[in-house]
Amino acid sequence: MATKKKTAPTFRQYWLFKSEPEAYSIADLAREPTKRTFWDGVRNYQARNLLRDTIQLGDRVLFYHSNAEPMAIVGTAEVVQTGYPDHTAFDPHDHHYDPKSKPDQPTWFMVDIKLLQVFPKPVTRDELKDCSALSDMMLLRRGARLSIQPVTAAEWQAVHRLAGVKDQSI
DNA sequence: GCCAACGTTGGC
DNA sequence: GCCAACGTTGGC
Repeated sequence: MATKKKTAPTFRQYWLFKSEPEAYSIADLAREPTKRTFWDGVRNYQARNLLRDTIQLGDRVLFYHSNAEPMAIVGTAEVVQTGYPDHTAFDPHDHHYDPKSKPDQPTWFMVDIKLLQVFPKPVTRDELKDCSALSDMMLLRRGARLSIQPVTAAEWQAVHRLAGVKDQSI
């Protein structure tokens, strides 16, 4: 009787998602009854491609507050639903409405994430900049505006060291 | 508030 | 297909 065992993903990727906390903060995510949310409103093709094609179930996410005081990585999340059409693009009343995107041929995609942990203290941009292990981080490069960015495993771990917390993704 | 770095749009 | 004009992002 051979029911196939679900195998844990052998290869996990790490990402950084940016959000302006005024629009949606990690506190908002923590307030969700299910601690889940859909990551809507991404309107950039490069980021869209990552959401639609690349980001996998179980991938880990650094949650970054942009345009904020302080600018900081404020916690982590897990991908719990892979890419599917971003329905906010279909709604004329939504701020992210895009008439070019149709339900039968959607332009924009999103994933669902679930909170892993809120860092007890945000890791500020200045702290990230001071960390030699993060010198190549995309976030810190000039003009790196991409709102969905790949993060290396080493960077993921370095951020956890700076936050002074255990990696909840293990 | 400024502005550099992009990305998009549209005339040609 | 080029590129100037324009809009947006987001750090400073």
